[in-house]
Amino acid sequence: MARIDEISKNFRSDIEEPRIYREWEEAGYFSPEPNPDREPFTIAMPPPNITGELHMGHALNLTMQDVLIRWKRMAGYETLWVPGTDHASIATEAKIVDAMRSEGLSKDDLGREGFMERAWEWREKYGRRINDQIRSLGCSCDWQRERFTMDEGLSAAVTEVFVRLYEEGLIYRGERMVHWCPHCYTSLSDAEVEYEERETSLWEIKYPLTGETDVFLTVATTRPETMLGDTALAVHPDDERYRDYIGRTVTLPLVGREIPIVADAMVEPGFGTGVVKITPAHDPADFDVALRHGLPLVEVINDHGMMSAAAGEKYAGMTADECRRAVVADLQELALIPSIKRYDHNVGTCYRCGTFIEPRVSLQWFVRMKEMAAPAIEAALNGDVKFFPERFTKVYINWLENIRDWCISRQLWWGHRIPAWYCSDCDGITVARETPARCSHCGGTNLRQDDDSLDTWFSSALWPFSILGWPEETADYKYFYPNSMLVTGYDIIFFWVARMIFSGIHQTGRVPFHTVFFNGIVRDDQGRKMSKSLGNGTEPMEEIATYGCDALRYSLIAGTAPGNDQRYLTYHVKAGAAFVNKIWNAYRFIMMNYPEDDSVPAFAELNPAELPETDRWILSKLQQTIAQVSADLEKLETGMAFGRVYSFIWDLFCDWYIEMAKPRLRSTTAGEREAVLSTLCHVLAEGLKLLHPFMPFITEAVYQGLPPTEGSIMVAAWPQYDPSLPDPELESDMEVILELVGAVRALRAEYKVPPSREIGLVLQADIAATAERVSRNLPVLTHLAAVTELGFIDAPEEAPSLSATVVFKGGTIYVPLADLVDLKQELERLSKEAEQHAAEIERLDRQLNNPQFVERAPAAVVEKQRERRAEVEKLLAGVQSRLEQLSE
RNA sequence: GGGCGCUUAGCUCAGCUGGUUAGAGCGCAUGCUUCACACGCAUGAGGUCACAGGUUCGAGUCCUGCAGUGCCCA
Repeated sequence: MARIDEISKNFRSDIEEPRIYREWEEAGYFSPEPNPDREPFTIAMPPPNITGELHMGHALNLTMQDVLIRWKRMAGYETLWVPGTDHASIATEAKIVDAMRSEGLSKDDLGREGFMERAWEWREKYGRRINDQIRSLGCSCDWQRERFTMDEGLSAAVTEVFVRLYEEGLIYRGERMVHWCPHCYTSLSDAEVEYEERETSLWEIKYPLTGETDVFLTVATTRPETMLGDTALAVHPDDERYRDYIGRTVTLPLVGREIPIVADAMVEPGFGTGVVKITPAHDPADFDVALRHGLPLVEVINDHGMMSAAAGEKYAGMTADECRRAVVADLQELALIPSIKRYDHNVGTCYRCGTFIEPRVSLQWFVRMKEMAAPAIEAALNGDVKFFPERFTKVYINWLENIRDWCISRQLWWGHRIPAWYCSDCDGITVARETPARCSHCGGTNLRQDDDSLDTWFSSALWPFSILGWPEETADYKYFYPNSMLVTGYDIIFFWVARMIFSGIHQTGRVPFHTVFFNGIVRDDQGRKMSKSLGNGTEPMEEIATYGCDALRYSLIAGTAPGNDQRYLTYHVKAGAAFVNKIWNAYRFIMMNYPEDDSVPAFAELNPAELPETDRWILSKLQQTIAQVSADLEKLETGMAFGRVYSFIWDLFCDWYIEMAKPRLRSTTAGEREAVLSTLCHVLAEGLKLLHPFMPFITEAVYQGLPPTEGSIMVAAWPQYDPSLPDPELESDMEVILELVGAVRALRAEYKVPPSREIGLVLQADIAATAERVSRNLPVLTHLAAVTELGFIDAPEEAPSLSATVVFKGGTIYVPLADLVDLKQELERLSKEAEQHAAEIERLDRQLNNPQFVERAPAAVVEKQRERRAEVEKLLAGVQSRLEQLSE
């Protein structure tokens, strides 16, 4: 029994978790090999940005993936989980520029090359940090296949796709209206704009009709400063009020330009005055109107968000905001602003920096979307890609159905540079995989590469296959593609999920993954989204340092449903830590009792049929648990699967089985002690296997410490449900013992009998087998309920006169407590019980006397209610007879 | 304006295809230093499952409506 000296009283997660992780990684358990004899199971990790640290959302997302990967690995799949990081062009460049600014440096000071050098240094530093954090979370991903979106291979994939799409006519360069972030100084895609409700004003401006005095058309606008760039007014063609003005012109106030009045169906006659100003260079809808009517573009706001020369001498150089005030003041001076109203409207902001988006016409690269969206929609409709929870399918389809061309060029340096070269001799564009020596049009050599880089999401859209070596037909690609599953947050359906699906289908001819499993958002304790600016986030790394990784994972899995948002609450992590402690101490307990010699038989050598019924009971429960946990995992019901293991280990194994086993551990009968130890070890080891995907570290630590186990639990075989092992009849028989213990404990509480006081029990069993069973399990009763003496009677009349009585499933027990039981109290207690039974019988009768129920409900349900009625009837009869007896 | 969630014990949440006497964790009450664990054990209190209709032999679970609340899209 010396082993216990080596086992500390608590599990030291801070020391043990990193040690165990190192062992796994060094043993190579994370790295699969293509193996035709096994089925692959592949997940591509959503690559975290290299901008900073992992937040709680990452912790949840990574935990879910690890649960699935570990389970599949144990279940015999060749599992590959590819980790990696994303270069996050806008976000990272902004961070680097910020860091440079604190040194007084700008991008131009360093130049493109110097800047890229710095950026790569950043990637090294933060990439490594992120990886360490992923390790702290226990993730069993294959570090040998780690990828970064700007790796050579992945960059080659990006170029390949760009060139192919260009050659197919699906990528084009054109002058279009784009979202422009004046702060990040780049164009953005539609998905990268977030709309916020803002309180602003609605200004009405009067435009004098040319050639008339005192005839005006009045427009309503939220952006008066853009009037400097107006090139038309528009009215609805059917609007009687303005029909006569169509085709005439107004003179633009402050500018003096004569602009036409056009008719366009896009105008809502009911909004404002029914006349709208058209500023094609600064509004997407106006741009379309201008295209339809051949109107000129006047760009009055430049790419820094400042007024340009075209705005006129007076306003040029102002910020848009300053200009707004100036224009309004000037118009008021001319009495051209009849009203200003309060108004709420949606303004677009940059998803990275929050700056107001400036809609702007500029020359950018686009992906034509219609053609690629169609098969991606089809894949979701026909089930090639399935979403869990299913409701997100609609969100996905709806987005793709309304998609517009994707602006992919960014005015940034950090990213994949666009593989397009411009010829200064013929103005031709050469798009190529390698730097071209000559222009593909005129053969000239004066080529200059496009300065811009590609949207980060253009490269992450290729992630599921680019990480496997595509476009090369590598062994990994052939074996592991398509991925089995994608696990990610529902908040990036548009950015990422949809783009991966259409890119995968277009480039590889197959969907990139078969299942998309969405996880929710982790919120703070008040249900608010965690954010840096609010400072309400909880750092996963700090939680791990305090409570351990397993405890953190517990808090993210226990009691949650897939796809639902959840709150992060400290007491959940504490509950996780308590569970770890519980397991550790169950293990300590076994080891305290474990002999140093080899006298404990291997579990396989025991004959299950000869084991005591307590052992067969827990083995039967174990089988049930195996079946349920496996079924829940198949359905991706991770929270439920976890709940079942949890309750098996804590409630059934620790609270019941270990306690029931204790008497036998003190047995002096040859072999009894050893046999029960063998079962204890076996059941715990099996339970640990079921728990391992959720809480990898404590399970590994204990598994390795248990004498009969060998090797690492993470490569142990997932427990197989054996339909021959569960024994429902035995479980039901054992209920008698559990119920009896419970009844005695409750009586003790009721009558304030100290748990330590030993009591006797008189049993009147319904059948002889029950009496035998109780008798056989007297040591268990003694240990669990301090019952030291058992008497048996055949009829109620023989019952001890003054005693507490419990009628239970197997019969009636009498606890003679002459000094403690008060007759009146006992009568009250029994009457209350009788009432409850009677009420239930009434309820059951109502149901069973209903011919419709008996006729239409499934036979099994009816039978069940009948049995229940008979049982309650018996209980009631027992209680009533005792009541009568005591009343005499 | 359109779409999607959520509303179940004091708090945070489970409850998957309708069939229990509605569960868990935390909290609460009472008792227990029982030789694994007080990060523990035992016993117990606490819910007309937001509301109103409907379908059904039977509804927390399905349908319709309504209220509150949150998110997404326009």
